Amino acid sequence: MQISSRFTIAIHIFACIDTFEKDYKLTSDFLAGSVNVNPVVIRRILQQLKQAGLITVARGSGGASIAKPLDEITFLDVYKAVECVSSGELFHFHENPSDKCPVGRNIHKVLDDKLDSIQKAMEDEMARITIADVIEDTKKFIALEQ
Amino acid sequence: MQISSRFTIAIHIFACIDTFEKDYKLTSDFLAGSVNVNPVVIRRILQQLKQAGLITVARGSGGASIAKPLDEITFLDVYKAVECVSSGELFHFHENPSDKCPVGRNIHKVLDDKLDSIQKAMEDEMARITIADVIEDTKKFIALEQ
DNA sequence: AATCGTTGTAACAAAATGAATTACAACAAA
DNA sequence: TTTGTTGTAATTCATTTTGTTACAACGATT
Repeated sequence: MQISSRFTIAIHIFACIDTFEKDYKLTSDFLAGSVNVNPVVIRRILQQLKQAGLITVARGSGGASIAKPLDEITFLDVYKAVECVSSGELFHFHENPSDKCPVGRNIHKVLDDKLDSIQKAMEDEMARITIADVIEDTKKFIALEQ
Repeated sequence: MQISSRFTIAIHIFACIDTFEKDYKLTSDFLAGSVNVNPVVIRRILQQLKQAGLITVARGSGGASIAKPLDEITFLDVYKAVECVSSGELFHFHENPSDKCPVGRNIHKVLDDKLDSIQKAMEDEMARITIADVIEDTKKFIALEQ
C-alpha cells in the first residue's frame, strides 16, 4: 500500500506558502486551487502540520505561514505530522501467528529488528531532505519557465 | 498507510517451509495454521511468490517448496512479489496539481527525485536482508526455547 | 477409472482507510 | 454587525485489504 497523498500535498503546501506569501493570503481555498483538492482536505492537513509545530494558521482572519526555518523542517517531520498510523509502524504485521507453532511463536522476534532497520533506512533518508531543498528547486524550475 | 501484511506473511511462509519441509507437506492448510489466516489468503500469496520464481507449488498432490538458495532471496524480491501497487511507487502523489499555478505546474519535477531517493533507501536496505538471515534467526530462537 | 486431498481462482462480503463534500459554529478583523 | 475564514463533525463514495464460500482442475494413489 502506498503512503497517503497527504504527504505530497503537505510538501506542496510548504512550496506554495513560501512562493506566494509576499503577494497573497494563504487561505485553504487558495491552496486548494493549486493542489486541486477540496479545501477541507487542505484544512485537515494544515491542522496536522500546525499540531506538529511546523506552521501557524490564523483563525478568523485566515492564512497559513511557516513556523520554522526552512532548513529545519525535514521530510521526516512532515511525514510524521501527516501519517495517521497510530503506532508509527511502516509494516503491517499479521495479527495472530499461532503460538502452537514454533515458527509462529518466534516470527515476531525474528522479524522485528529487520523491519525496524528497513523503516529506519527510509526515515534516515527522509530526515536528510528539507523544505529548503524543495524551495530551492521550486524556484529553479519556475525560473526555467520564464 | 502501512505495507500490507502479505509481506510479513510471505516471510513467515518461507520460515515455515524451511523449518518443516523434512517432516510435513507444506499445504496451504498447514501454513494457514501457523500464520493463523484463511488458507485462501495463503494460496494467493503462494501464487504471487510462484510467479516471481521464488517458490514452486505442487498442484494436485499439494505442497510448497523454495525454488532458490535462501541467500539469493532478498526481502526486496518478496516485497516486489506481493505488493500489488501497479507502478511500484511508494508514494501516492496527488493526482492533478493545477497547471495554472507555477507551483502546481512544477511540483512533480521538484519532488520526483526526492521521493525516488527515499524509496531507493528503503529498497536498498530490503535488498540487503535475505531469507537466509530469517532462517538463521528462526533456528536460533527456536533453539533458545528448548 | 474412481477416489481423495489439494491447488487455483472466482465471487462476494466485511472491514479499514482515504478522499470528497456539505454544513455550520467559532473566530478575528474591518 | 458584517465578512471571510478556520475548525470540525457528519456523510458519502471509492479503493484496498482481508476473510470466506464454493468449486473446477489437477495429480497421485488405490
